[in-house]
Amino acid sequence: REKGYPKGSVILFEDDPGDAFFVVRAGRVKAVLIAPDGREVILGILGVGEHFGELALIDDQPRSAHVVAMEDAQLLVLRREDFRRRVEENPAVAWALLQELSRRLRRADDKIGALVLLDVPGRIARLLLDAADEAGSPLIEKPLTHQTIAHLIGASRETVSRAMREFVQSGWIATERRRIRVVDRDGLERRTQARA
Amino acid sequence: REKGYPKGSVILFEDDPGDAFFVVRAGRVKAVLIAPDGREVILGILGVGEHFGELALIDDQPRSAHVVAMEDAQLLVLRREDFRRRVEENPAVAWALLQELSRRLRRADDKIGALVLLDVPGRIARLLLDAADEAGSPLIEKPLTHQTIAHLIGASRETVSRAMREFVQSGWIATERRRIRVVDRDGLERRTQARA
DNA sequence: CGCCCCCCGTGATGTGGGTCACACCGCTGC
DNA sequence: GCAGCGGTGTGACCCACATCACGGGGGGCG
Repeated sequence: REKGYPKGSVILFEDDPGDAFFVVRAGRVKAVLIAPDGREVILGILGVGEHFGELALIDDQPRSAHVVAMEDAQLLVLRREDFRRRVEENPAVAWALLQELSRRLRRADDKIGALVLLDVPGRIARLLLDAADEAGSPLIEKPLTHQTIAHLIGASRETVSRAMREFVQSGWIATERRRIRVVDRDGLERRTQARA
Repeated sequence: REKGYPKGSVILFEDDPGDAFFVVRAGRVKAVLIAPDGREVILGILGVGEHFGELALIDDQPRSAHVVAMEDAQLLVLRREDFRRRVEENPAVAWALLQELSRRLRRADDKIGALVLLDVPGRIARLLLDAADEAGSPLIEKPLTHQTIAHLIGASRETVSRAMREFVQSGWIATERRRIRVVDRDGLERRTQARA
């Protein structure tokens, strides 16, 4: 019930029936939607301790997205019955699940708002602020390539590249070999308020 | 614990602390995000029997969106403690809640995918197909104005207007006084597959 | 050491769709 | 009846971004 997945491998496919639940033990994993022409959106990135695959077990619908290993990953796999038993036997587990789904729903709705109401630089600014908050420090450690950011916010790699240069020149962020440091929170925050 | 809200009134505000849970008894209600400049996105429309306001009660965070009455509405209001007791005493309620949140999460992720991967006509086509499915018939009864559709898919009223004209001319839909009829499902479905 | 991948920067060009500005229609209510 | 309002059609204009097409650099590995 513990399994390894090499970087780039697909852990599960959208539309497949699902009867397993996963917990990330090592590595990072992304949930993505892919268009017929190959363009992709990243719905979320999950790191150690986070889990996925509950939806299909809760509502018996097919999987809602692909999940792909972004790095070599180690996953704990629970079969449907084990999952269900766990939840039904233990109210605390159910409540924790409710909290987790709530969190994701908020994030998803936020993302929808950002996609519609903000321009690309605004969405990037918001993403950086969120990442800094999550890290608990202005220094963002996770490998966040321009390409990944682009997929997260629904933009092209090139546009992200140009926008980030602007941010650096404005003194809002600094990039230090593979990391991003948020220097001027206020600058970024202002950028998330107005269109243009 | 039952309250009436006239059309257009705001039932709850984003960022407010929340300690109530609502069930729609009559009318329709929309959850919206509003930008400082007034532009809005509709996250969802809730009709009779549907409920909202659980998020703030589950994770003790502020409300995630505004909720506004689209028509005169009658709502059943449950206080935090009642809600919590109900959930904790009855595992079936918790499970139902999990299912509901799952459904919403899928919808939200879908919407994100549509916003990024589809052009405006594609998003409209998908919306119409969903509405027809939900209605269980090709005839969509709910009042769906162009403006509402625009807010639902993140587009402008004018663009929606033009796209719908195309659909009618292509023979995919027919509009009969305040209703929309899906005539050619396949046509619409093809439109949701490819960009442009 | 040299090769190959990834990642990143940047110009040129095209276009989907937002915005502005009107005109028209069918209600509802005085 | 007409006023007013909410919904709709449509043209003109413009701009944020996608796309295409490069060149350049670093770092892992044979």
